[in-house]
Amino acid sequence: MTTTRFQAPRGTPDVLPEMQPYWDAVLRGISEVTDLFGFQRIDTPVFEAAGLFEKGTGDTTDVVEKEMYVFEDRGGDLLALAPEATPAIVRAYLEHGMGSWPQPVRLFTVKPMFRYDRPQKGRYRQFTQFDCEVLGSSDPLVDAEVIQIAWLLYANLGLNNLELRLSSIDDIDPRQTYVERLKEYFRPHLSKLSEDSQRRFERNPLRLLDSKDERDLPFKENAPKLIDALSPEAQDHHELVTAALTAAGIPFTIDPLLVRGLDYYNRTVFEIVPQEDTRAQGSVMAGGRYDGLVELLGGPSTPSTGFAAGIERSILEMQKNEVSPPFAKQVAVYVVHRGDSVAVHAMTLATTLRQAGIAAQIGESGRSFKAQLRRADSSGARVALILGEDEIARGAAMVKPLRVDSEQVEAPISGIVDAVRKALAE
RNA sequence: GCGGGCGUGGCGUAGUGGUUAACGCGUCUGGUUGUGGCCCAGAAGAUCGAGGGUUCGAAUCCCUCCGCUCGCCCCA
Repeated sequence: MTTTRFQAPRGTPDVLPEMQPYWDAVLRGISEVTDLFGFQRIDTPVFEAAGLFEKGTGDTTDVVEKEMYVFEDRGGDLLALAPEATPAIVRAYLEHGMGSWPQPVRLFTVKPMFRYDRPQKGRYRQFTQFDCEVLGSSDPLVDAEVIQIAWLLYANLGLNNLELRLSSIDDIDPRQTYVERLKEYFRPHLSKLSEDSQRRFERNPLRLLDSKDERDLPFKENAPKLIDALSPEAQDHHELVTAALTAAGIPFTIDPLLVRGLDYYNRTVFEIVPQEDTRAQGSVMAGGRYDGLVELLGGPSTPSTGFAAGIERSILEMQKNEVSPPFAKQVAVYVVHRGDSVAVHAMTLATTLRQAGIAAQIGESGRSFKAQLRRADSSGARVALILGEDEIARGAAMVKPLRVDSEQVEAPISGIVDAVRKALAE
C-alpha cells in the first residue's frame, strides 16, 4: 500500500506558475535584444554525440570529465546531454554549411543544459542558458557587440548593479610560453600552496591565478600577469575591444586573474558578476573568443566569439534586487453557470469570447453560484458572466463587473462580446 | 568529490520524553429560494523524511540511511 512518491531529480527545480512572470520577462527581454542586434535563433538538440563535447569543450575540463551526463542509447550510440551550447552550435554551423552564408553568422539559442554537479544556490543539474554566438569574424568589435547584448538585456531587466570583468588570455601558442613562465614563478613555492593549487599546477596552471584560498593569495600578488605579456596581435585586439566598449558606454574592469574553465577560449574573455558578490558561482554570464573551435571540430578556420548567460541566475538577481516582473496573467472573464442544460451554453459562450480574443474560464457546474463566484473573484477575472436557466430562457446572460463598483447588467447572448468588452473597459 | 545547517498537513510555524500533535494562511462546504470580496460556522487534510534502537511511554534521546539547503571545488 505504501507507494513511494516521486520527486523531481536532484538539482532539477520545477518552475512553478508564480515564477513564470520572471521567465516571461527574461525571455521577452532576450527576444528584444537579439532582434535589435540582428541575431537569429537556432535550436539544437538537447543531446548530442558525446564526442562533440569531449573534443569541443575539452575532455580534461571538469565540465566534460566529471559533470557530463553520458549515456548509451538503445542503438549503442554514445550520447551526452548538452552541458553547454557552443560546440553544438558550431556543429550545426558546419553541418548546414553556414560557412557559405554571409559572414559573420549571428546566432542565439535558449535551452536547457545539464551538468552533474552538486546543486546549490544558483547551480542546478538542469539549467537554462541564453547563448549568443558570432561565427566567422575576428573583429574585436564583435567581441564588444556580444557583451553589449548581454549588458543591454540586464539593463532592460532592471539589473544595474552588475560588473563586467574583462581580460585577454592571448592566443594558444603564445600563451604556452607564458604558462611556462607562470610555472617557473610558482614552482619554488609549490609546497606552500593549497592542495587544490598544487593539483592545478600540473593540470591547468592558469587556474592558479583564480584561487580563492588564503594560502595562495600572497603568491598570486606578484605572479606574472598574462595580460601584461600579450602577443602584439592579441594586445591590439584587446585595446580595440576596450575602446569599443567605452564607445558603447559600457563600464568594465580589467581582471588579469580572469580565467575561463573551457579549453577553447583565446584572446577576449569576460564575465558579468553581481557587484560585491564573493560567491564562487556568482557569475551570471560569461564568454569569450574561440578562434580555434570550428577548425578543431573539422571545419575551416573560423574565428568566433560568444557568451552564455544563466537564466536561473539572472532571475535570482532580479529577486535579490527586488525587480518585480509584470503581473501574472489572468483570465478576463469567468463564466459562472448552473444546471445541466446550461452547461453547453456556458461552453459556447466561453468559445465565442475566446474567438474574440477574450480570455475566459468556465466554472464548475456542480458548484453553487456562491462557490463559483468565490472562484471567479480569486481567479482575478475582471468580469463574471452568470448563466442560469432563467437567463437561457431569455436568451441572455448577466454581466457582473468584479473589480469596479457598478451593477451587473443583463445582456443578450447574441451581443455578449460587445457587452463584455464594455464591462472590461470600465 | 569535501564540509556545515535543516527535515512536523499544500505553505509558514508551535510543540524538546507523558492523554485523540496545536495555530495561521490556503482548500472545500454552509450562513434559506440563483451572486464574489469582509465576517461567521463547519469539514477535509500529518504514517511528525525513512528504518532501527533506548524507554512503561518518542515528533522530542541515540544510530543509520534518504532528501533539502548553504559553502568549497567547478561553472551559467
